[in-house]
Order: sequence, then structure tokens, then C-alpha cells
Amino acid sequence: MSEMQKLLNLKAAKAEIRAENERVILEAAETIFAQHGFRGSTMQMIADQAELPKANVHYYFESKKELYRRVVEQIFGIWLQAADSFEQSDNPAEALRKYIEQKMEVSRLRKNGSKVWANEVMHGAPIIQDFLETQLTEWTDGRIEMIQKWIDDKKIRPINPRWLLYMIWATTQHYADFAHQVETLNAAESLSKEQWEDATETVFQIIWAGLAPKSGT
Amino acid sequence: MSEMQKLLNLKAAKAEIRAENERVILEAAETIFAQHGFRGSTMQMIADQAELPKANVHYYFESKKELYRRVVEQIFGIWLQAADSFEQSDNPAEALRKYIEQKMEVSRLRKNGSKVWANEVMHGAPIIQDFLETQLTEWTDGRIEMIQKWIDDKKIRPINPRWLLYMIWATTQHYADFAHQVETLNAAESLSKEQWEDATETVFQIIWAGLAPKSGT
DNA sequence: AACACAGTTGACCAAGCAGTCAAGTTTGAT
DNA sequence: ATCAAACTTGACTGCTTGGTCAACTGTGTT
Repeated sequence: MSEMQKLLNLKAAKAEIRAENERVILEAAETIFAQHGFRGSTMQMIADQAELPKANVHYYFESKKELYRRVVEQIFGIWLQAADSFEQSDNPAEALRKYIEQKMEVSRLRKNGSKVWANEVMHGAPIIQDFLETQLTEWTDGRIEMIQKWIDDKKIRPINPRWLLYMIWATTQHYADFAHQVETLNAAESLSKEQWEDATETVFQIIWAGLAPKSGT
Repeated sequence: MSEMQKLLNLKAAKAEIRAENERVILEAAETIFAQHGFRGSTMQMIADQAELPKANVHYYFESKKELYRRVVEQIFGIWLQAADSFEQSDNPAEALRKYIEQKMEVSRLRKNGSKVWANEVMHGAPIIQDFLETQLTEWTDGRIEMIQKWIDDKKIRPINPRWLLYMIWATTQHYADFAHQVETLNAAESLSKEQWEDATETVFQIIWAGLAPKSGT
């Protein structure tokens, strides 16, 4: 074994421990922050959720703020990934269906992430303001342009694209952010696979029927 | 002046001071709770917002929890009031338009209340769970029945009424709960009167066009 | 065996906070 | 003028909590 090889092995083994622990802590933090908000969460709660001593959490993340920032940053990634599915397309129905399906999947599978995001924005986005101003603004402007093109091409009825986007965001994220209310109104049961599919289809159907140009014109 | 009259005067004067102070504190609390959440708000912040010493706030409200509960209860009232505008009606377009307009008005004028509500539900509704289980469930079931009747009468297309309600709630409340994001994407300006009207109209148009039975059938 | 070094952990500390309290002030009645 | 009762308020207290620290463990190298 060369010197280089040994060093790499050691570093790799250590890096793995670090990576794994960071992963566990981030997941725990997302759960706790989603449930209790930033101030309502304590490092002790997060440590318990991660099944680690509190001091160990502080070994990997300098401060509560730093940990929170990392959680929120992770959520960007997911948001952007879902956003990608709303690709440039000549077919509005396809593009919208895909995007709505993707956003509903995110709400179903990453409920906690969505809640942390909602919390952050609702409290004035102290951490992610720069993201809102740069990436989100650019993405939104791009999609608005695209939707406007659909309108110009008479592929959909003339509506303000911005309010349409907000409608899609709001509706899909509702199933994550207000999951507790949705479940309470569903006889305290979480939505079944069939219900998720039905809700997704209904959201798409209403929006698409609301946009499609009147047939025969 | 009779004994009775005097007593009433005194009681009335005192009651007025109490009523006024409670009003001021509740308003301040709604603002602070909306901005920082329950745990993120301090009694000192609320006192400063109300321009009263902290001890005075505690004179009128026994505890932070009690104050929070009162704020949330107040929001019920507003929610129920808006819900009333969704009256029994044979005309779905009229009923939906009125309800959407009302909910958008609440989002515009009672942004803070909406945020506190969203926060509460997002964190599992620890305070208002009983309300969700009783009043909200009843109201929702009633409206679902009503919408189902519209469907049976072929006044609107067959969709799952529940998901439609969630869509309306989500979309209208988005403008309050995510006001910061909406404003950031509006060049850091709050929406103008015209923009509010346009958004309201667009939301109604998309939903209504999405529900209306195909003409000619 | 001795060492280096990342990782682990219980015990501790200082700051911030909800809630208390006792000494005031104000107001209207007698 | 005196009293009663509601209201006002600065100072205080005990608890929670983010963050620190020093001692310890495990592992691979020489």
C-alpha cells in the first residue's frame, strides 16, 4: 500500500463517518424544525431525534443557525429539481401535468422540507432572501415568459401567468404544509395512494380545463 | 344618580379601559406572532408593539399561551365570517366568486391572522385541534355535499369537491401566508389594488372555467 | 508500545425569557 | 379628605437552552 493509498483510505473512512452523521443530523433537524419552527426547536430535541448526544450535534454543526441554514439549503435543491420538470415545451398540457405531478410528489415525500420552507418564507425569509431575489426570481420570470408565449400562440386562454404559477405552488404545497388539517378532515387518516392520485388528477384537471382555449375557436 | 347608575358608570368606565387595552394587546400579539411564531415571540416584543410595560400585558392575559389562544380564537371568527359568504346557492358561479373574493379580501386585510393560523396548523394545531375536528369538519362536509349537488345537477363538471375546496383555500391564503415571497417577486413592492383585483379575477376565472360544464352539452 | 487525530460525551455556564410581586397611581363614590 | 378597586410598573426570580470544554475512546500508523 502506497503512502498515498493509506492516506486516502484513512481520509475516506473518516469522511464517511462525517458524511453519515451529517446526513442523520440534517434529517433529524428537518423533522424537528418542520414540527416546531426554528425557535420552537431545541438542539436537545434534534439530538434526541438523531439519537446522538447534543454535544455531538455541535461537533458537526457550529450553531443552530448554521444547521438550520443547511436544512433550508437542502430544500432549495429539491425545489429546483421539481422546477426542472417544468421544462420548455410546446405542449402546455404535458408541461403543466408533469410539473403538478412533480410538486405533488414533493409534497407527499418531502412534507417536512416543504414545511420548513413555508415557515421560513412566512417569517420573512431571513435566511433565504438572496435565493428568492436571484434564483427564484429568474426561474419565475422565465416561466412567465414561456406561459405568455403559450398565450400568444393561442395554446391557452389569456390569463396572468404569474397568478397561475402561484396557484400551482399554493395548491400543491397545501398538501404538505397543511397536511395536519388535510388529515384531520380525512377522519384523522393520512391520504391513501389513491387519494393522492385523485387529488393530483383533480388539481391538474381543474387547472387545465381552466386554461384550455374553448374548443372550436 | 341612583346607586345602580353609579355602579354601572364605574363598571362601564373600567370595562372600557380593559376592553381597549385587550384590543391593543391582541392586535400587537397578532402582529408579533405572525412575524415570529409562538416560540419566536417574546412577551417583551408584544409589550413593545403594544407600547405597554410587559407586566401590564400579564395583567390582562394570564400567560403567553392564553394570549396566543385568544389571538387564534379571534381568527376563527374571521374564517367563519368569510365562510358564510359561501352560501347555499343554486348558482355555482356566483357562490364561488363571492367566496373567492371574500377569502382574497381576508388575505389582503388580515394577513397576520392568516399567518398565525397557518403556523398553528403547520405545527399540528396544538391549540385549535378541537375546532378542526368539529366546526371545520362540519362546514367542509356541508360544502362538499352542496358541491356534489351541483355536480349531480350537471351545473359543474364532475370533480372531487374536497380537492376543489383545498385548492381555493390554498390559493387564496397563499397571498397572505407567502406575502413576503409574492412581494419579493413583485420587485419588493406590495401588490397594488389593481394587482389584487387581477389576481382575484384570475383565480376565479381559472377555477370557474375549470369547473363549468362544456358548453353545448 | 507510543502516537496522532477524528470522533464522542457528560458536565457546566451565561443569556434570555415567562411569569411574579409589591409598591405605586388613577378614578370615581361618599 | 378618605376609601375602594382597578390599573400600572420596575425590579426580581427560576428555568430553559445554545453553546463550551476538557476528558475520553477508537483506529490506523510507525
